[in-house]
Amino acid sequence: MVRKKPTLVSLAEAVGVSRQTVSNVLNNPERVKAATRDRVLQAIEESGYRPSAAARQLRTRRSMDLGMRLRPAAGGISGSVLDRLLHALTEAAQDSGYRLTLYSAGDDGEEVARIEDLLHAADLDGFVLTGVHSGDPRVDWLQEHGVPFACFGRPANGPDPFAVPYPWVDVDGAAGTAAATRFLRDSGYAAVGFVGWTADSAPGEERRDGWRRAMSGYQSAGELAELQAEAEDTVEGGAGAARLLLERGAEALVCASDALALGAFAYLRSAVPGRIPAVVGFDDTPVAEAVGLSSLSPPIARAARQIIEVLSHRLSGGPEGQGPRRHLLLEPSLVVRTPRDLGRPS
Amino acid sequence: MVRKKPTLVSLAEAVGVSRQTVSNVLNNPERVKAATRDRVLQAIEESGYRPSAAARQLRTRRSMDLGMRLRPAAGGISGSVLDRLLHALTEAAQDSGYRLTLYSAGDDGEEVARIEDLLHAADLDGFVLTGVHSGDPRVDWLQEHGVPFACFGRPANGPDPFAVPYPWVDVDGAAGTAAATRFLRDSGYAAVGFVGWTADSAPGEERRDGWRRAMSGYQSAGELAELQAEAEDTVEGGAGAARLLLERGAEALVCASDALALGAFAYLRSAVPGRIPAVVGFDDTPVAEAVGLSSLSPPIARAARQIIEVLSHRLSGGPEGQGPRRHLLLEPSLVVRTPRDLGRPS
DNA sequence: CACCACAGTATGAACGTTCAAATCGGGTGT
DNA sequence: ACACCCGATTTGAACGTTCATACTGTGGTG
Repeated sequence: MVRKKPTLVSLAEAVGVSRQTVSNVLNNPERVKAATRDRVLQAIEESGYRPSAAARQLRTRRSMDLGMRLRPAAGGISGSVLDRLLHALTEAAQDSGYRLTLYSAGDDGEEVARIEDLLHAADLDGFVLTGVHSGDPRVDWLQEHGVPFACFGRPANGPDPFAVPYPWVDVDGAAGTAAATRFLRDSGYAAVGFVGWTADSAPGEERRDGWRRAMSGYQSAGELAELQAEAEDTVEGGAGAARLLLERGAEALVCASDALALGAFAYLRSAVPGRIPAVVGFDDTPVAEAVGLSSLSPPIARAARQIIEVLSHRLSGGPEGQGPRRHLLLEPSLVVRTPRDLGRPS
Repeated sequence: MVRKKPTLVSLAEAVGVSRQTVSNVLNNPERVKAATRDRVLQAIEESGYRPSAAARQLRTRRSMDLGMRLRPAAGGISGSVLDRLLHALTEAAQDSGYRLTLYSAGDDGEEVARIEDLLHAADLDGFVLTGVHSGDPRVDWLQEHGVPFACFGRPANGPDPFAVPYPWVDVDGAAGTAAATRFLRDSGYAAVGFVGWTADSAPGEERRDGWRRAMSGYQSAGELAELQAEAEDTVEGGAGAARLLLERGAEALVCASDALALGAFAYLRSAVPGRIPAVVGFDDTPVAEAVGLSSLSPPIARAARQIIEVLSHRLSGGPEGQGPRRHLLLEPSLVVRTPRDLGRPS
């Protein structure tokens, strides 16, 4: 039974040194003589002492705490990517001695207000931003106020993402779809089609480009135009697009999302009873795993580690020039699955 | 441009009162005269003052911060329930002035260590526990040390959950499956079957019981035994069970999870081409929405609010007798969907 | 032998808040 | 007129840490 929380002072007089020496053992071990250090360390061990984050924070104005907004209703089939990022970030942050604090906000403006709050009240050290777009008020505010942050996702709709001064990590959609396309071709399908989104988004365009590039050596531009379709990001959208592309001669499909892929998959299964549909989705959501759908898995854990590394380097005042790369594009890996056999009518 | 962070003292001399008066305006408004209060409030407004959480925490030993473990890889199709809880908790906590801090841990023992850490170092005020079972080391430790906590999910495998002294909120699985069963019967299906899990878990048993109870008036015990099947919690498991139950005469199915339901759904669709399968899943995961599968939606937002309420009441030293209920069982709501038409072979 | 450099350790002050107790002005009751 | 009380406000101290500085003693140097 612990009687009282030990503090620097109580520890110090127990060992017979001053509080500053104990503090140094923790923060600047090289300054203290080895013998003293060992005695102090042992006392720390025995007493189960933990430095008070509040006191430390009050003095240093640093909280070792990072903030991240939790998007309202991640919703849909693909929202889970952000949830997975959250998991990975929690672990990565913890490993680096940081904690992760969540907040919610309705829109970007609200988020700025919330960030300002947390910065003033809780001294958060940095922030992780998602869904950054060009002209984003959050980026402007954070830059202007010199607050460290890192983004998951390149800034969309702007000029060259590699030119921006702030750090980001992103998934290379083009590399993903290109890899999937090559895989399908290597598996013997000559006419690989692509199912994309109607709404033109940066990730969407990019994913299409990857497919187009991988196919361009084998098909004419005209043929390629025939081999792609656009649909809303739903299961039935995918099914509709699959029907269209099947009529046009597509033998296998790369899709911009798992939702589309699921629809395409289900349609092909019923349309071509004999054969196992060759479909690849994107994001490797739980559904893909459940159904046995091949998909492109974004390296979330790696991305999270990078984000923490960048922030951590910046926060510990690392040299400007060195440190982890400011802009990192990660290739998703293709997860190949054999579709589950759901049985046939008896 | 803000020159310097305002503090109690700087504000106080700006207004011409003492720091304690400003503090009282914030914490005990009734102690200060209305006129003074207004002047202070205005100054606070203008300066954008925010009390320093660190200083407050140092003095009061309260952080207004709640902890929750993020399960390693929620994985599978149903992991999302905890993610949704996290979202809802973040909002509920924020509304009550609390913040949410995440941590990860490999197992319950590790979590205890982590909790001890956070308690000593960061003065977390309370914790949200998930997946509590009888003889849970976390519960023992927290109770012994008088740390406030609330559980999502009843303690499983123990005696009467309503007898435990600590608070929990849970989803009434039986009520859910019973409602789904009644709905299917009211829709004209006489023989409603049930697909459960092989592994016997408390929630699994409960969900089965709800179905059994709802059916018991219409079928003999023997017939009921024929109308249920057990399978692993996968899509193909659901498909296999559906085939079995279809042979035995089931006309509609209530399933213990969305994964099972998805399998059953897919099987029935291909086995009985003409008709739209009547299947209900559980947990209303994103897949269910994507595919257009009816499912039982757990009232996550309500649960989150309850958890925060209970903790908040306990933390603000509310009267022991009163306050929100310690044990709350919430009924899921049935979300009825019309399955998407994925098209037929042309 | 006096002086200086230096490693190692100790001391005072400050971070911004709240608790506990003290102070200040008016009324009121006798 | 005096003691008394009460609402409103102020003052001193403390929470546990780190920064900046001051203090030791030891050994080398002129």
